Amino acid sequence: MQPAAYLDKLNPQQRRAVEHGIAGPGDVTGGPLLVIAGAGSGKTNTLAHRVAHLIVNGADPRRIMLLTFSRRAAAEMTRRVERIAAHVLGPNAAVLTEGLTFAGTFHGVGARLLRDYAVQIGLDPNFTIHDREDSADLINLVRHELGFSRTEKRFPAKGTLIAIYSRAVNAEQPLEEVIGRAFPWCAGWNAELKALFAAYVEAKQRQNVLDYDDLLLYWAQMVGEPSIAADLAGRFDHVLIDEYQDTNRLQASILLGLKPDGRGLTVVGDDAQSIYSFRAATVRNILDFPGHFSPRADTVMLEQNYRSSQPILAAANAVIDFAAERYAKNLWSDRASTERPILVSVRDEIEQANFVATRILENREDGIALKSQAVLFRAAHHSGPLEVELTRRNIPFVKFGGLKFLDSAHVKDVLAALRFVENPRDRVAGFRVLRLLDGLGPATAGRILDEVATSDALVPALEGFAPPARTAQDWPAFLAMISELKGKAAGWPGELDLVWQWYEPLLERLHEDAASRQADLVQLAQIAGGYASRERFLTELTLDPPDATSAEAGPPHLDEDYVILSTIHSAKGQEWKKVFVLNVVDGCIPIDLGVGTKDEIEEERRLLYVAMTRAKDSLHLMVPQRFFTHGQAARGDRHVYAARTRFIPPTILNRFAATSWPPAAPAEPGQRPVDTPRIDIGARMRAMWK
DNA sequence: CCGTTGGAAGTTTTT
DNA sequence: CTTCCAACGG
Repeated sequence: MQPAAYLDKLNPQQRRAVEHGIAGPGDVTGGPLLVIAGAGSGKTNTLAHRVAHLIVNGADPRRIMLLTFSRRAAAEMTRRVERIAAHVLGPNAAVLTEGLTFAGTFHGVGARLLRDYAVQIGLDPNFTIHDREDSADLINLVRHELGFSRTEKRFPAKGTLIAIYSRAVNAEQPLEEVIGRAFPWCAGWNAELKALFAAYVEAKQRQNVLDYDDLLLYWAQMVGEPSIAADLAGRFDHVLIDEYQDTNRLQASILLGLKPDGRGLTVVGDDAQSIYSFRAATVRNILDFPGHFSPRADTVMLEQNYRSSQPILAAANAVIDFAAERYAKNLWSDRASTERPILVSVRDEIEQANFVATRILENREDGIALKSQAVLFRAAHHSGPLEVELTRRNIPFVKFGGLKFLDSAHVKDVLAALRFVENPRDRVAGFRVLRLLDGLGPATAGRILDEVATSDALVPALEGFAPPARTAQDWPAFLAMISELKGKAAGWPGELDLVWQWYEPLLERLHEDAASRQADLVQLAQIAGGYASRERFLTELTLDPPDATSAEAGPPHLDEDYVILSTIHSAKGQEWKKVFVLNVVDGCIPIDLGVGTKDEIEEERRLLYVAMTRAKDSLHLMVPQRFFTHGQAARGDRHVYAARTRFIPPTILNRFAATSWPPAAPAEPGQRPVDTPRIDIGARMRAMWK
């Protein structure tokens, strides 16, 4: 048998990363390793090879923890590991890689471990998990209870409150520091915020709910608790983390707690692509990683880019060269091309949409599938005009990032009913369901939930409650639905049908556009079928919500071709042949809200870098001369004149080609073409009404 | 105590 | 454009 033929395809640096600490069969637990993997340098492939190589050399897959940024990334990784391992191990490989059960996101793996250890740490294993909006709703409830909604000066809104709380937890920073650095406009509320967060934590515990941050926080606490830590750390010989540049201090604490001496620990990332500081991610994690250990962790740099053509890479490098602090590396590519990235000047966002749609169709005529083309943007709403244009031209697309269909009211209603049955102490879910009933407001809902909380059986508590007169009509159906769910006779996903039958009449009463909302619920039912139980469904859906919304109702068919629209954040780790980046202007990149501090600007620069390095063959950076802002109570909707992003200063313009669109009129400057036909537009408009 | 209504303020990126 | 809040009528 060739000992490791699959390693021959790797370049020397990749090979070093794969083989680090693996001396041979049975001897696989070397010291800590940091892999700095530049954009497009075969990072996923290298990590997958490393995992496969570990398994081939005798590591037990059940004792490998593989932490990725999204479940999609975890699935892709597992698939590749299996393929590589199959070359060496044959059919046994599938069995082995199925043992790779601790592959997933930090939050997903955390949730699994917490259910395993729940009893030991005083947690009811039936806990439900709050997503960001649920957390905000709960903190809002607490805010009202404490009377902070009636303060003389306006108290921060729920979204801000949960953001402050979350940042303090994830950055492991004291509240004062968080407010001072990241939320200076909330200074002066320190005492109130402290009281509020204390009450919020108590409320979560009473209700047996965990928020995203708790999944990490409890895990970190377990790792810090000697009696559990030994058992927990002893379960894993290898811990590998992808996208390490986007982890925060709390996550780093967990890792260092699991593997204090760094043996068996591998982290992979690229400091130049750190774009999640708003989630308290800190580039210091990756910059400081080697120094946490003695001797220091070994570092391997992957600098050959296999993705982008040389001119695209040169331009991206020029942009990131201005970055203040980073691991010096110089990405290179041997994919020669004469096509530089193109700066496209257009009049406004309408023309921008026009240009992009036109080019996408031309590309498709040249044989480039829609799926090989992507349009990237800074904020989800930037793609609005383009979505209109694509729809008008019947170009199918799928959008990643921004609002998820899970955030829509009707989907949340249905999920809340399920969650209420799963965990009757969950007040956010309970409130949501109860208030759907006619004549049942916050006060009554509160009283019902109090009653439910003090009794230990949900159905008897509800049956014992006399609903107000106006609610009498809705009450029996609600009660029947809840008891049937509790009875468990329906099974999964039959339970969802029960909720659906109950909810349908309400939907029509509550929403004008019931029909289009029903489509979402059909989709929800399809998703539900993929899970084994109500608990799995609720947990997985919260931790890994489906992230695409498409123009068509229902999930896109796999064989259908569609263009990708994505926020730059959601484009992480992906690549396309043709990439268009919208609104490459100051105010969008960097976004005008993000120009506060130097660090924020640096992050916006990295965002542009990430966007540019997604492109393999061609890259268009769109520069509308003006763009539209709406809202802004003071001024109303208006156009803002924009300038090319500050991240592409004149000194590096030679890395780009430039064009404007539509092509300039042939007329002499300052002179109107003489034979322009005269058109009486006014007459046409009058004629429209005749 | 519920539900509606009108005015006012806020709007990035996501597990 | 949307969400939040206070005020009011039933």
